[in-house]
Amino acid sequence: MVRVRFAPSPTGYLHIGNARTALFNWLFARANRGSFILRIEDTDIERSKENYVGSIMSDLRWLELDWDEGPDKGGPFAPYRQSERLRVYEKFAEKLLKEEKAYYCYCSDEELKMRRSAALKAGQTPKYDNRCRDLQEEEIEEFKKKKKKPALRFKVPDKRVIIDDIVRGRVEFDTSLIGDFVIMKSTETPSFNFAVVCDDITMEISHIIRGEDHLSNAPKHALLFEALGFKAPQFAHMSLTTAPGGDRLSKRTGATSIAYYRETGYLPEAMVNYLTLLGWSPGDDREILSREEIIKEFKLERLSRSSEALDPNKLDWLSGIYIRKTGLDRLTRLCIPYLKKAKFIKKDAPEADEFDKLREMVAAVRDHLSNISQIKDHVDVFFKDKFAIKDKEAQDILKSAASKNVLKAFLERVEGSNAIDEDLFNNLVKDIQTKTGVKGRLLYQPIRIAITGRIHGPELKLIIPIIGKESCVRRVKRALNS
RNA sequence: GGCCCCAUCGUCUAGCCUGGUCUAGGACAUGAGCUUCUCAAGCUUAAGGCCCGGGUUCAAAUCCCGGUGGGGCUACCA
Repeated sequence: MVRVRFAPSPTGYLHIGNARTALFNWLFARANRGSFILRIEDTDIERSKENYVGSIMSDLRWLELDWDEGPDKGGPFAPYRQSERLRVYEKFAEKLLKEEKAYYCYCSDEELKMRRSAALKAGQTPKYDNRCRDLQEEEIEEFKKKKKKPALRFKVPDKRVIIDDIVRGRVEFDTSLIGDFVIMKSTETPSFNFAVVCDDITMEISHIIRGEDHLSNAPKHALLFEALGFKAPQFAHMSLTTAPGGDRLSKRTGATSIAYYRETGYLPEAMVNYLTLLGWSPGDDREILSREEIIKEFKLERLSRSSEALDPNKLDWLSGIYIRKTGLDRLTRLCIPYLKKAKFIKKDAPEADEFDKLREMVAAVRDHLSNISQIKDHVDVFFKDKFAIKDKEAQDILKSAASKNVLKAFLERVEGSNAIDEDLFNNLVKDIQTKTGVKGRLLYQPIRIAITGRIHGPELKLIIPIIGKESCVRRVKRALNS
């Protein structure tokens, strides 16, 4: 039975790297009919914040990475927050202590820090010197009198640890390089390395899929699994994702958080597709893959071993494809918040005919979008009747005699007709052509500029029917009089 | 510093395990062209890469060794 977990610490927003870890865990679970578990690693009380728990969960939901067990929905191994699992860690700690696989350490923070920097200065590997491992009774009594709160350290056995990693292959570590590490802090909370192992044991995790930054921790974990009498799960350490320049992903820079992409209006399915392509490929040339296809093809063995940089260009490309592919109704609904924010519309839920009109607008400009927030930059021509033509080239074009003739002919035809639709517009263009002898760009451009104020934009036959007869007349008159 | 991981176009990758079919394939971005208005989209096309040095072999992107570069870890952070 495959059981995997995503275990974020709520110390910040979900960023791209973590989202990718969650995604690959989820994919592996779904591909193997296993369970995907969400566990909150909040033992660092200082840095953990409740609102981050909420934002991480809502980002996961947005990406549609549903979990089978988690803090909000419970499950057979509840609770799923480390802060609520202290009893578990205490029990395992007691066990190790009783079996003399762990011991109390009375060294203070300052002492540890001093020894550390001294070792560093002397060019030696800084590691705990295990000095409390064989403390005499009297010494312990002495410390107790001083009321020093001890930390519990794990006795690291001297051996070679072999990690058989699904993506890295066989990796060997020599434990002589690892000092006895803390498993329970003097605050009586578990260290990260200990909590992870206790939880993975009790939650019966079968595969640990996480970032490569944990590869060096893996031997510690393997040692703990063994000491506690359990077989370690399968490890799969995935390569790390970097920011576009190759720099480390920071929780501080905005463009790396899932929330940023959500707010900017990337479609979740585009995001999932893009993230999947980061360090994974189906083995052929396919790049546009549905969730179902990805699940079908997903193999941990195909994860790339080298780290990968985020490429905003490629995301935009993919995102544009999904925007063009999605249903117009859905796309329009998704555009509404942005249109409202830009004050083009007033209501969150427009009436049917307003919605229909919006849908036409969206249809006219959707080819231009690589994310939904960009909608506001393309629809202003539909809403703004009055505008100043600032572009010098556009001004010059309007000034020419040919342009004026075109516009006059256009005005005449429009005023004499009913509402303009696409067919009418096409006929109208033909008429102007025969009447004025102007054709091609010389004909279209003045109309475009008069009506939109710009030299570029979507096809006129699409936008003019949306703008409507009345507004077109006003706009052209204004252009002729300027 | 020590330990560990990684190394194919600018970027994401296929190929590597099981050497030959690789004069290294695809995608994004870039340049050019096409598309009876422009832009966008779409289509066509060009340029661009096996980190370096040894070795093994008839043959190496692929196997081995060394170097270089990048990254991670080295906490009573997670």
